[in-house]
Amino acid sequence: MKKLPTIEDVAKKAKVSIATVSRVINKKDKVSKKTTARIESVIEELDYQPSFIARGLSIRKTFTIGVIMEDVVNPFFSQIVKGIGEVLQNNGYFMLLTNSEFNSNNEKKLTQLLIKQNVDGIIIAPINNDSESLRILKENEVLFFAVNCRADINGFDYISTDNLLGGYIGTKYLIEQGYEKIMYIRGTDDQPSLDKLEGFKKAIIESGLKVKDQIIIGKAKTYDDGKRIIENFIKKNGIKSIPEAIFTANDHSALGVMRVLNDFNLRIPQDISILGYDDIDESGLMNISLSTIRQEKYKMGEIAANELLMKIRNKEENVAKQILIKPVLVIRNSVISKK
Amino acid sequence: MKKLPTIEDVAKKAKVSIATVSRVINKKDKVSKKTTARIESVIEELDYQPSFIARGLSIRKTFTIGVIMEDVVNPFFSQIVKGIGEVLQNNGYFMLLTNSEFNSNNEKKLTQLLIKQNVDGIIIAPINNDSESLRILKENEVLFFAVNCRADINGFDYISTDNLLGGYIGTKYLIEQGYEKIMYIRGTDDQPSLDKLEGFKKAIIESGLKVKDQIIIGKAKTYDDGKRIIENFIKKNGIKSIPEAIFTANDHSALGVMRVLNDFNLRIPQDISILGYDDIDESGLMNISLSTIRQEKYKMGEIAANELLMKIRNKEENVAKQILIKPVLVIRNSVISKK
DNA sequence: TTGTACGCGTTATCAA
DNA sequence: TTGATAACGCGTACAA
Repeated sequence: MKKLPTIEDVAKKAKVSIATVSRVINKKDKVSKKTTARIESVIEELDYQPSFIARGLSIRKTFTIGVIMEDVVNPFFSQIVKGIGEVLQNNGYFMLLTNSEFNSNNEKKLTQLLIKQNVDGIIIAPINNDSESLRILKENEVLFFAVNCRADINGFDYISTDNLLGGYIGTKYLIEQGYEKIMYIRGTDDQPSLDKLEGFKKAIIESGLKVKDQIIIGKAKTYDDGKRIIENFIKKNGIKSIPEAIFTANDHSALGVMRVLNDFNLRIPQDISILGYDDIDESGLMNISLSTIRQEKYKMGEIAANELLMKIRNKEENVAKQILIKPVLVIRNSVISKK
Repeated sequence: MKKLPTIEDVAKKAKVSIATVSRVINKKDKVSKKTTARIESVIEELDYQPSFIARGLSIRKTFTIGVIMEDVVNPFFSQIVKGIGEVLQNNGYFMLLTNSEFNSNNEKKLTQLLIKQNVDGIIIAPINNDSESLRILKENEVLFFAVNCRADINGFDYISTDNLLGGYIGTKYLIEQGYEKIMYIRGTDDQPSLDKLEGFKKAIIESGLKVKDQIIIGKAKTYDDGKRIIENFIKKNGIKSIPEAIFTANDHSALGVMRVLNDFNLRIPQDISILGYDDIDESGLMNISLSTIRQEKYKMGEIAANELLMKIRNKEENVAKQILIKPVLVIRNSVISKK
């Protein structure tokens, strides 16, 4: 690795002090036009680039934001990452991307590492609401913003889809299509999943149906989870005990379920209607495209990054900013009206 | 942001010099058990974490690797990123992830920024072989490793799929199934795409067929590209002029093509066989699952990261390491034998 | 075994 | 308008 020219090299060559060089770089104090020109030409000549980390040490800012995601490959999260990355890049910030792999221990270690790394702020998709990472961030007074996480109690900033509403409108939609018995394939125990389930129940009750008449199984997060869970259900209860409508807590599991149903020669939506959640890109691709509840993933990333940068810039201690985005029902062709 | 305790705080509280504290942290020189214990307890007590950037300035290492990808959301790249990220994380390195968005100008700026940021090395998926970024990296003697890029001439280290072979075996396979007229939907002008096309031509010629009898169109990179290109072709030449076999340079376009064929009531594979390239997760999901050429994306990321770390650690100037991974034909059910 | 003091590359404060 | 020089937080020769 070649040693990069330093501010001192520039200063020597331009026959000025490093202070003066620093001034022309930061365009703050006045430097005579003559010397400015001379210094600038030397900078050009040496292809001098000020070192960010040296500057960081001096002004206590690294222009780096740590990002902790649960799984980058998952399109849901990678869309969020893209939104974050674009905003940061456009604002001259770096993104230090890390992966918690849905593991709380990793998550904790990563937040500590990022703090050691002196990031200017952190965007985190927390595994759960009472995650220790969140506590550490609060304790160290690190500026952070949470994504895909709703926790009004703790009073930290977050952005998330209104998943209670999402679960609700999805279920309502199925009921309106004439279904009275629905299989709900639930997600894990994180707040978004719990909210969706809550929304499901709310819609059921509100429509005069009974929760106990519905089939709630899970917990599914991936394509394989979806496959496994529905396969087990069929093995245990027989293919006929699957109701005519299935609502899953995420598109990935829905795709897995569809695959199994297809193998059993059940047609979608003629035999069984299926509704997903998330609206990942893949849901709309195939011949049977998945109706689903859309989450604004990219937008969540964008907003999280923008809000965090605002916090960093205006140091004012403002009240907690808690943002819920309304989900939207996307009707494709995996659900058919029963009426 | 709370001010974190420094090594000096620890030193004062433990009534030793900062040098001694530094020693127990880095476990190098000998420190008496007594003082070691005392210092460690103070560290614990203050929850002291050495600042990476201060250390970085001192030892000229940031334990940070810059990564320049073309598009993080694209599953092909996000798998690579995951491979890279995991290796780096396990080795105590950070990943500074950036997105060139297939734009050479961005790419150039990003490499300069990463250099300014004093990264210890860079992993780049270059947009093309004679990219200026590559020149800059060479010039500044930055340690780097390229992914998804083959360029024997310039003599830099890279890992890529042997795409010439991939294009070849895919085409061979279709020919073996009895197809003599194949539509090849090509990728862009980057080296991988050119190699695939070369492989396609090689197989055609080797089989006694003629390249001019085949239909080569493109350039496709995305799902929408695939849709658009096949739609335009149909509009221009009529649906009947589509040959019975299509080979696409990537799975995304294949999915787009499949979607259009489906809308025209053409069945896959009964009416038209289709072969993809990449083997992204989505290809195997649906009822008609895509036969394809597999690229080891995750593995490429892993290897690139490992090799780069080796270069960083053993400073020896070793010869260029140029790695080609053999692609594998994955047979699912989108191609049918004509015989 | 421990401490002093310098260097890493900047910014910022004060004098000149 | 410019220049010394002290931070910033850490590692490390060298001295003690």
